[in-house]
Parts: sequence; C-alpha cells; structure tokens
Amino acid sequence: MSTPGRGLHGRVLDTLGPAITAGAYPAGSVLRTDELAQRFEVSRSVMREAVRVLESMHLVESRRRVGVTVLPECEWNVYDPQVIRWRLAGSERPRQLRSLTVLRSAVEPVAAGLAARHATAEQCAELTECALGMVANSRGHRLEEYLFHDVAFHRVILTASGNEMFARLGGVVAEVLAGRTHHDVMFEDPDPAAVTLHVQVAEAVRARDAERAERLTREITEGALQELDILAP
Amino acid sequence: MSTPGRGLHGRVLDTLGPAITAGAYPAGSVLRTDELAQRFEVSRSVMREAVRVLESMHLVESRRRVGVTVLPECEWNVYDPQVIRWRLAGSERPRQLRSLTVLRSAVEPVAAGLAARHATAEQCAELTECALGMVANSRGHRLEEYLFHDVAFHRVILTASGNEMFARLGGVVAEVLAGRTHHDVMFEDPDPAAVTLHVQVAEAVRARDAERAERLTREITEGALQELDILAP
DNA sequence: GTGACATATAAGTCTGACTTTTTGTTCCAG
DNA sequence: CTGGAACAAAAAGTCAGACTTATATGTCAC
Repeated sequence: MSTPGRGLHGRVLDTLGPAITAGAYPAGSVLRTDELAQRFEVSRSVMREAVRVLESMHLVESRRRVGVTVLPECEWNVYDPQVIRWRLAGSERPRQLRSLTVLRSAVEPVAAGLAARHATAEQCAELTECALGMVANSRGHRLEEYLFHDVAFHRVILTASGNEMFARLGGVVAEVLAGRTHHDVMFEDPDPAAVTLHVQVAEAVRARDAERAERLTREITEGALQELDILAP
Repeated sequence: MSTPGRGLHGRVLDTLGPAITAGAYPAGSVLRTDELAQRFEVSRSVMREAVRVLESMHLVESRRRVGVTVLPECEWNVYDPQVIRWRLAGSERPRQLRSLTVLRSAVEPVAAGLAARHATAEQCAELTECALGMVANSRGHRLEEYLFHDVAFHRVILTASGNEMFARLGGVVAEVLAGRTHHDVMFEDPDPAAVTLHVQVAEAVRARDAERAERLTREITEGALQELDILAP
C-alpha cells in the first residue's frame, strides 16, 4: 500500500514514527540526535534527515543545546497520511478509527451532494459499476472483492465532488474501510441495507439529485458510526 | 503566525516551498540537489534536509540517477498547514480559499452538533464570551477585533466537538477567516445576520440542542459560501 | 528488433572538523 | 541572601570531501 523505507532515513522513520505516535516517548521527552544515530546504526546525516521529517509532521521539535523534544499529541499533523498510518498501526487504533469515521460522516454526505452536481458521465458510470460490484460480492464471504468496490465507490464520490480537499481524503476512507474489514469483526456478509444505499446513491448522482445523494450518503456514514458504537460502546 | 525558517534548511523551504506550490516548476520537472545547493548557497546536507521535508509533504520525489522530481498537484499533502499557508500566499489563493470554505461547510456543522453534546461548562462560557465579543465589535469598522473573536469562536466549536480531526482544523479556519478580512473585500461591517447566528449557536450549544446548533452553523457556513460566490461567481 | 552488458550520473551515505546558540552554573557585587 | 553578568559546556547546526549504490541509457552482439 504505502512506500516503506526508501532509503536509510525511511527505514529509521518506519521504527521511530510508530514509536512516537504510539506514545512510547511521552510529550516533552528529549532525544539526542547522536544517541539515536548510534541506536539505529546510521550516520548523523541520515538521522538528521529523519528528524527533519518528524519535525515537518510536528511530532518533534529540534532545539539547540536541548535536543529533539517530542511534542504533545495536539500538535501533531494528524492529517498526514503517514501519521494516520502509523497511528492506525498502534494501540490507539480504535480511537483513531472513530475520529476518522466521524470525519467521514461530516465530509462524505457533502461530497456526495457536490458529486451529484459535478460528476462527469464517466464518473457516473464508474459509480454505478462500483455499486454493482458491491452487490455482486455482497454474499458468500467475498469480503475482499466487496471491500475493493466499496473503496473505489467512495473514492469516486470524493473525487467527483470537484473539491481537492475532499478528494485527498480518499486514502483515509480506504484505510478506514480496510480496517473495518480486516482488523475488526466482519465475519458476516455486509449489511444488505448498506449495499442498497450505495446503489441508490449512484442512482441519485446519475439523476443529478444532490439532496437525495447527500441524504442517502448520510445514512451510510451514520450506519458506519453505529457499527462502531456496537463494537466499542 | 508561523515559524519562519528556524535554520538554514527552513530558509530554503521558505523559498522553494512557495515556488513549487505556486507551480513555478510544472509536475515532472526535475531538479538536482547539487544545483539547488549552489543556487541557495548552502551545503548539500542542508539541501538534502530541505528535500526530505518536501518529500514528506509529497511535493517532490527523490530518485537515484534521476533527481528530485516535482509531483503533480493531486499528490500533495494539501492538509499540511505549511502547504496550506504556501498555497494561500500564491496566485491560487482564491481557488484554495474556496476549497477550504467548502471543507468548512462540511465539517463545522457536524462539529457544532457534537460540541452541543460534549462541550464543558467552561467551553460554553468561552463560546458565549466570543459571541458577545463579536457583537461588541460588529459595528464601527472594528474588523480586527471582530476577526479575533470570530476565530476564537470557531476554534472553540471545533475543539469542543471532542474530535481531534476537527480540532486540528482550527488553524485552517483561522486562515480562511483572516483571508476574508484582510485580503478580500470586507470594508463594511460584518453581516448582522451572521453575528446573530453566532450568538444563537452559542445559545444552542449551551442548551445542549445539537440539532439546532448544527442547523444554525450550517447557515453560517452557507453564508460564507455565498459570500465567495458573490466575490468570484 | 531484442537482450545482455557497460557506463555515466545523481542520489545516498559516512566521517570528521568546526560553528553557533542556548542553558545552567558560577561567582562577584550589592 | 539576592541578582545579574560572565563563563563553560552541551547539543544541534553547518560544511566539505570522499566514497558507495542504484539505475537510466546507450552500445553491441546476435
């Protein structure tokens, strides 16, 4: 999915990033570049590059005579896809998944409404195709195939909205949906009602019915929220 | 507001970041680290750190034997506050402002609804205080004072929602509101209807009326959208 | 034309020396 | 005892140079 460790500094980040986001170093902890370089058996230059990246994510702050200070969680760039991935991999996963699902519940309905206005004919076709793919794989434990079409569906909606901020959340939604299928319990086939809703959203977009598309998508995301409440009340 | 250039690599980023986000180097352009280092009169190590940061923002990609390739806009981490600031400073400002306002229109109503449920007594008090501050400065060209309370108001709403993803959009909203006041036309006093809406939202949150808080906030953000339509149809 | 091989290129890495800023301590004056 | 100025140490920051590695591209035989 992602691009793991292209280069030594990336290898370091793959270890240090998850550690920090997992809370291994409480806010205010001070690390030293030289020490880290020794620990990871890399040169100082490589370690410095890694620290710079962490700094750009606002996970740490580097100050002279002090060292590399871990910043409090409220400072982190929680929209950075890399940070999202690290956090989803850690113990805070459930909380993170909830935050993201709430975000989805805010964004996706509006995006669907816009998609109904701005979607191209091609995007409408893609949408219908995805919805049909979901229907086709909604029974018989074809979870992976279902997930594939589900992710594609939501990506198209977000992209077709014409808003780049929405479009860039496609990856986030993909992570959330994948998380639900893979990690959390979803042994049974997907909820038939949800499948129907997706089909109806595709229809609404095709029919340029923005209000209906928005309302139906809201039902989908509220279903996702309820699902979380059931799993972790 | 931000932290301009703490260190040489930061100084480089202050020039290179805006240049790239402004489209000075079309997607696919190839830069060479050594050449850049010469141009900015810094050592290669410093330039490498800068490139690593740009890479973490997905503005560029560094590959052996090729160089530093500028990535297409659709790859950029548009939620990175730094990237947002760079883009708001460039010629794409209007489009960027519109994207962010649409995002606001999706997020803030939902956040307000959640705030009505989860806001602490202290947050309710802050909210009322902000709303009163807006009222007090809504006449007589006290734009700066009005802006201050407006920003604070929306920050409290987003924070009080209890969702970290929403809370982290406080800075974005601040940029948008500041942009409207400073850059775009806003010579006249703020719309009295908008001021009233803010007061009512504060009341709704205090009264724990989630639905009302959401609806009223939606009116606010839709007003902001209409304002953009009037300015740039 | 196709595939294997050679080559040049630019990023990647490491090392060591030096600079700069900041913090905490010391020490003297009041 | 207090307060401030001078000082020393610590850690990041910067730089220069040598070396390594991957890889795009061109070349040649087949």
